[in-house]
Amino acid sequence: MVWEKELNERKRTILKSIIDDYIKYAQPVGSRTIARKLELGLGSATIRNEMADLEELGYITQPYTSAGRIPSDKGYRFYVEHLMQLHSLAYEEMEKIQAAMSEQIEEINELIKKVSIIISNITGYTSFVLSPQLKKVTIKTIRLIYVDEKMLLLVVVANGGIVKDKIVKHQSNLDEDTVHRLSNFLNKVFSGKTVVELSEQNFLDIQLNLKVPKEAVKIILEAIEDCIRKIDTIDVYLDGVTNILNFPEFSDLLKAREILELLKEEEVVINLVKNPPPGSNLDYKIGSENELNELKELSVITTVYGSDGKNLGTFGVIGPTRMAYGKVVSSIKYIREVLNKELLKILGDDSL
Amino acid sequence: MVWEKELNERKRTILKSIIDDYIKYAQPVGSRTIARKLELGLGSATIRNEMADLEELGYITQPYTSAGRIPSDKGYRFYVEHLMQLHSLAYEEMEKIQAAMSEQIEEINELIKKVSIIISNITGYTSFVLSPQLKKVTIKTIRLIYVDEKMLLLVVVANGGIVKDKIVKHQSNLDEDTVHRLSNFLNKVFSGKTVVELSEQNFLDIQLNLKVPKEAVKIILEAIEDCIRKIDTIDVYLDGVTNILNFPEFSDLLKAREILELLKEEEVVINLVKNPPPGSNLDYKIGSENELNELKELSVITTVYGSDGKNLGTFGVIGPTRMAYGKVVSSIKYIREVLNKELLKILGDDSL
DNA sequence: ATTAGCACTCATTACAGGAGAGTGCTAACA
DNA sequence: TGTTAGCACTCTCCTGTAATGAGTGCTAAT
Repeated sequence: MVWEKELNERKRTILKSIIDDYIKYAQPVGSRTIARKLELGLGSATIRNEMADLEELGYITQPYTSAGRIPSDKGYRFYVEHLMQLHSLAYEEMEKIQAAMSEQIEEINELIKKVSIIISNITGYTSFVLSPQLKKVTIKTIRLIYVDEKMLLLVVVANGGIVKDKIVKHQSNLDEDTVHRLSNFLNKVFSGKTVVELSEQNFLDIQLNLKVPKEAVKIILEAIEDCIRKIDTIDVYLDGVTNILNFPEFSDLLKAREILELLKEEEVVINLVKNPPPGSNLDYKIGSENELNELKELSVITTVYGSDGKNLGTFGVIGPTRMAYGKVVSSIKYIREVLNKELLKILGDDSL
Repeated sequence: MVWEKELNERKRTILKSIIDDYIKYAQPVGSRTIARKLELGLGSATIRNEMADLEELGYITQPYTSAGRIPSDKGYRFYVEHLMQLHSLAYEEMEKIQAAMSEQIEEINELIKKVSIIISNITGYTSFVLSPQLKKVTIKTIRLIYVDEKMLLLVVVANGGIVKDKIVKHQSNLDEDTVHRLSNFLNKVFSGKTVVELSEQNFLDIQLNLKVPKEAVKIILEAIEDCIRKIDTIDVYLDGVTNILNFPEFSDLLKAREILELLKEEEVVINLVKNPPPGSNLDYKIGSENELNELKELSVITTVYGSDGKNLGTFGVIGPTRMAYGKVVSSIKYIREVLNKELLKILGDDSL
């Protein structure tokens, strides 16, 4: 670890104390408070001098002359990188997480949804989970099911147990047998394929080999494409959005509403997570480090999940910059651990 | 229409004027305002006398001595039943509705989702749409698809183009051929059936006829049951929840948060709609008429949708009691009309 | 290097007074 | 009898002022 020359041990202790206090009470914290709390045998005046230094260095600010200090974004950054303490979760919390995630582990998206609920539950902030985006969608099975003569059901099963289906309506009066043959053919052609190439070749093959009307083939291929696109799409699960309203920094209704509106957009959430710095698997975006103006007073903590080192997706927490970083990080780490184990159970060695 | 003896024409006019004004400005309205606005050649003192009567009758109240009047829930009820004017929608609004709902009409749930968005968009309040709850689920097709020797995909297609699928994991190492036979058998047994009876008989039949291990049969039947339950479950689509934050009556953050939390619960929304009075297809729950305490300051307008008189589901609007009832009702009526037409297109004569 | 002491700053609170909106009542009027 | 002008009264809201108090920065003493 690089020793930050500009902050000696005492300044660090004081900075940590200020931030801890501010996280807890959301009130500017003054020199007396710190002096009393730290029990270093230092008077408030000394602390005041140190605080003046910390302010000059940009770690804390004063909302107005002669108020206490509040941490700046730079202060928070230093805090998460050098100062914060991780507390291990309470036994009941671990229990809760385990319990919630191990029941009914059938579908991967169910699990992910649960994760988002449990995170917001444990942390009290807003949580988000992005479903796996498969680097390469491999089709395991593709099937057409005859419903009636103008309607088919297309089912695509991809790796990772992901299933998408789609009703296909057509005008070609296909009979049950034709559909069956078509289904087998498509399955043979596409299964195991990584990137689906809807080449003219395939197109013609189908028509020639199976004597299926052009119209139907076109619609079916489009449907397949559509399903694959859906499989490839990242799903966003949010929970605890209204928790934002709990924090005094968002008592401004308009501001709060703006944020809530914004978080509804899946794109926004997906973009929150972009450009994770390499090296660490935990990413912090603190206040002004966020790109969107509306989010400059929020912090986002993100991590990646996935069994044995494979990056499947991301999840994290959104809260005020004055977030209980220590608590959140410990929770995230623990939940990630459990999630990864569960995923391994569901997916097995199914390479994604 | 029953002529309410207790309110003569003039009182009605005044009441309507008060409510219209209050809906617009959310401010207690005084006698002078009304006198000026109505242009009946009446002085404010006369209006004052009438207002005193209206207050005594319970249609309006005073927030405090010598403030203007605000409508009571009873006032609003009289308003929606006798006074409010329906304005026909602006041409652009009708365009917008048509456009939004006629593109991409493949899946019924897609359509419903769009409806909820368009309602909140047009009205500026919170909208909800409940998906059809089928009185009787008829299975059109049931199919098992072989994925690998420990995994099947169950697909159930019900009437109304509703599809549910479920990955079924088992330990019985079924081969592709067995699955295929099983699939055909199940399809024969179940398709067309209204209520699926998972009788012992069926259970034994399958085992005897197809020599499939007991374990697998049990799991598969459970999965079928599960799919049918899912088909039968009402989906709730909400949109524009944060619109609630726009109204001054919910500037109290705690109250607002409470409501937002509440609306997240699907059950709550489903219960909003219970007990629609027979006769009309438009149902109003105004303020205190709602059962839940947290919703006593909200009004809920609900209607049913469904092609040719068949009640498929409900949708509606949630807003402050001071809702623009006229505007909302006209919007709801128009949207219902369009929705019903679209549903007819999608469902055809498929009897639900 | 530390700190006690002190003057100073600024948000917050409380309080008082005035303006304004609106009422209820009464007496006069058509 | 219904309507209305006039007036006293009520209550909120706004404004200004003063007091409070938390906290600072600086200086001089330790």
